[in-house]
Amino acid sequence: MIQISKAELEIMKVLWANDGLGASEVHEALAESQDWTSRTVKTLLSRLVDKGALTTEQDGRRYLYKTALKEGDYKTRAARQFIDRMFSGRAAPLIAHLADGRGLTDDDIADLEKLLGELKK
Amino acid sequence: MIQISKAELEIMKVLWANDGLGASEVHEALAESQDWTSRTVKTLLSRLVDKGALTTEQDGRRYLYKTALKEGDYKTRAARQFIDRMFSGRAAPLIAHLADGRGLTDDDIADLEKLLGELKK
DNA sequence: CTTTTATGATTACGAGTGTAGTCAAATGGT
DNA sequence: ACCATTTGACTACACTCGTAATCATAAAAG
Repeated sequence: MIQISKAELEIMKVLWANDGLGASEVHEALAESQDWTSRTVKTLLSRLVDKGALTTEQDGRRYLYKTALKEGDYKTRAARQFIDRMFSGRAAPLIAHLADGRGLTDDDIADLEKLLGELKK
Repeated sequence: MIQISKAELEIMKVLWANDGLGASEVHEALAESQDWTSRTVKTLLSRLVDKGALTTEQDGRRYLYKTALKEGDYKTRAARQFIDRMFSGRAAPLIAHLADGRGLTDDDIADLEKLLGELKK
């Protein structure tokens, strides 16, 4: 079960959006959201390769990083883990909590309704 | 923003269910689910007091531990944080992911429907 | 009263994380 | 041909976490 830390997740997001970048391109993609040096980005990339979340492909002098862990798989697993830990595995209490904290917009509620309509089919 | 680790959360759960216990009672309450020594439990309790999630109240030679951080507040915040980090703040994609991974039972779907009905009012 | 036990305080220690520095090889500009 | 830059490999270091051990003290038990 590959565990991905908060900082590592930011790297994964970049590569899920645009797979097969070099280290400096990843760094650049994060320039606005994260104030990391290129070394930090490279450390995180290496750790993700070690963990098996990324693979590398030689491209001349550098590597291209490609996602081995797929976004949907990871997010589904993470959501499940979170709900198990926090809400004993039930999704409804989670939504109820969000609603309480005004964490649900009208748009969210509309989206959820639509989704439930499809799920019932 | 009080951060609570996985092991610490188990302690909080015990005290949310039954506030104001002594260290050995917390240890006992966890005996079945966690294979921790009483020292480990006491370390976790101390850390939670340091973080401000618990307060202590002298009871003779020992402390009674009481929750300062309320369950609903914490869970609402944790849910919000998780969804922000993972799903850019939208709840619907989270539910969609759970559905994909067959993480939603029919009961869950029924619960959600009921909840949405109430939210729309 | 003395020995055991429960309790809180303090300390420990390895793994994981955030954040980077150093080093060496390869490449590109001049 | 040489120097600056890029890149990956290796190393660093403080902080959190999981998991506990040690120590001092107070209380309970004999």
